[in-house]
Amino acid sequence: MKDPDFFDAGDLVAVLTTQPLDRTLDYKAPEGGCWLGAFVEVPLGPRKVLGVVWGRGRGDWDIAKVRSVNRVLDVAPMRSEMRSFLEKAASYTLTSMPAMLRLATRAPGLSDPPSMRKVYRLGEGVPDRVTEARTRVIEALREYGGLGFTLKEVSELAGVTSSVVKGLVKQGVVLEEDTPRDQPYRRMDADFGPKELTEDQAAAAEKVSAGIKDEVYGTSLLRGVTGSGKTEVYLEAVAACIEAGRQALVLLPEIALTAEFLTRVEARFGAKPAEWHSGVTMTERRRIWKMVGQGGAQVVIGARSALFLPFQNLGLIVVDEEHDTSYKQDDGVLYNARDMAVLRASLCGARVVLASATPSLESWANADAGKYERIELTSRFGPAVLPDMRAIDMRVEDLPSAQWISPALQSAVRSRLEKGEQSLLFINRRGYAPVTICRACGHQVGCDHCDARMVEHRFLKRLLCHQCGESKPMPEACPSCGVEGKLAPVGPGVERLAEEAQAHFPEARLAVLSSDLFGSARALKEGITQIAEGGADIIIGTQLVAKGHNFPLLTLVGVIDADLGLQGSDMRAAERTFQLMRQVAGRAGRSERKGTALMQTFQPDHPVIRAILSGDEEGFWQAEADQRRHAGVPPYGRMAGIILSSPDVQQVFDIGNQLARNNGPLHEIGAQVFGPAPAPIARVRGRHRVRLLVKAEKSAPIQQALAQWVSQVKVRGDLRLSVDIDPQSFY
DNA sequence: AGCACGCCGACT
DNA sequence: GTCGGCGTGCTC
Repeated sequence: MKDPDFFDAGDLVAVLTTQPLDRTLDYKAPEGGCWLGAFVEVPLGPRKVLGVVWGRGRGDWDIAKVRSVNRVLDVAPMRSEMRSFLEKAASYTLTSMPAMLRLATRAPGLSDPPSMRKVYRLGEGVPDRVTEARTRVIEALREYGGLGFTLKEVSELAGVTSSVVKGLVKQGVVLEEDTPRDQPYRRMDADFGPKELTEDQAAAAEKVSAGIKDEVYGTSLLRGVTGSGKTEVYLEAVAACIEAGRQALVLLPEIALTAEFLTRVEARFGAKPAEWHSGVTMTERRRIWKMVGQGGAQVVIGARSALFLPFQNLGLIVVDEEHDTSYKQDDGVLYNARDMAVLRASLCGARVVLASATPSLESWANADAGKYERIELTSRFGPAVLPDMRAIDMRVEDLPSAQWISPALQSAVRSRLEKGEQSLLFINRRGYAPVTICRACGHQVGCDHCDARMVEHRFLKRLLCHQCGESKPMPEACPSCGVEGKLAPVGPGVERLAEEAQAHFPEARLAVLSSDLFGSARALKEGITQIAEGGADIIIGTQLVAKGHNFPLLTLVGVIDADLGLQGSDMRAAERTFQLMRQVAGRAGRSERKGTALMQTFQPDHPVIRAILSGDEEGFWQAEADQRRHAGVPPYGRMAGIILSSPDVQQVFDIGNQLARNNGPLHEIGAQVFGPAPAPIARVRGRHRVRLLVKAEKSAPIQQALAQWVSQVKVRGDLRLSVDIDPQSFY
């Protein structure tokens, strides 16, 4: 019987291309036929484009005009589960299929034949004359040369010039061979460096590994306070994957964390995993993409986009720090990596581990509803205990203006200094001061391209826009009224806080930990290691420190402004503040010494602050959940945002209003439309942005309605429209 | 996404 | 007359 997944030469096939056409195109299968899912090169107009054989031809095109597939590419075909993953993800996020395919083919040179290189290994021949240099080459190859070396490697290893090696090749002593440039990753051994697990961890590890061998989908929400050993637990699931011959993917929210994590994985499994994020070279990207596709990579550590790699037998996806907001971002397609991980796993019988000390309310609710298995890690690994947490009531602290470290916090820092312990002062604002104001006219220096205010970075002697990255030298005179010497900083940033701390403690060694003060991920890692080893007495840090670095000497965390993030009408503000505070507080006392966390607040009675201090997490989630259920917002209702942008303000508001008036498709499913209103950042890089919000019941078919609704505006010229399903923040 | 096509204003 | 602006439409 004929294989329904194979097309003979000349058969009509439907090909999905990376070109933004909203349907597949028909082509004739090439000489030798092709498989369903095959990556192909097809002619499109005057060009050759990348495509995937998506199914049988539609047959609705003049057969005389149908062209033939140029060739089938030398890469593993796309599996059917990957095809349905892309289709489901596309219809969920309202993204075109070509855009999804582009996400799934983000590696260079896929159309090129496998790149080869010459390697050298020991042959059978005997040299005519034995010299010292020749002996060294032969010895080196005999000892290490099993897989073969490049010419450069051999000559360096033996300490000879390449001509010595070439001479040996001529005599057949050394063999010169062509091998593909993209080599498999080193095999990992599940039993290489096992960690001793506590009883708690062992039980969790067993649950988290369940189903991996049997290819059964399941999601676990792995909750554990900082230092409880979440990583050890999910590495056991990775081990189960390696053992079962399946592949594992670990997603991390921050590239800065991968270096530290890679070393841990290597210590556990004896080899470095593949590393996928925006910082890796093009060559490495291609190697990973191809190796993942043919099973030459067992474990991938990566950023969100690694979800779209062509895994052949994916058994596990770990989403570390699953609450992190950077999992939802726009990189061509707006998707939430946490949700897509669950979708992908459910299609290929893989396990998902969502790990966090402070889960997102969405995941908490899913676990509460029984959709996810809930795993708690309570006991801490080692002797460390949770920090002692207290509020500093800023209403009663006597603090001069332009100072932010209260006397109570100062004395706590001083006592750590005397004992030789570290303190961390946390403030979630980069730069010197968030606002620069003119004392003569009251003008606030803003960005020319956005509606954001410029932030002074004294270290760089410049003003920076945190929105678009625009920067300019610190002006002498006010750009509005021209008066000189009247520009003044308002409010604190890390740099200013460091200045204040240095004034209070002139003898202390200070370290400022802010993402913009390190040139590279490596520099950042080195900086962090040095600090962790005791290279500083006081650490001043932004959000960066809340992301899982270990500082054994740290015993005090001071949160400068615990109220930041509580204000505003962002419904996730409370949740985010709660998570951040718990994370930062978790920094203190990770090793033997007991830690203290002090939070400066003007609202010590606010429910969020109280929940953090009392440690009643369950109470906090329950209260938040009730509030959201009542308001009918996620995760108990559905929301979507529409962002219209254009250099023309009038145009965006006109189109926005037109959409708001003609809301028929949404009205039919009982959804409400709000707006148009200026988007949270109303202008970015000279483009005006307007937002509409749609709110519907949980069960409403919101995607179809949105697609129909949005299709009434013709997106042309400078106008852009994007749909954001499940927006992270809304006003 | 590219790229050709074509319809209108400014110039040699 | 003709060059070139970019809005519109097509690609199997």
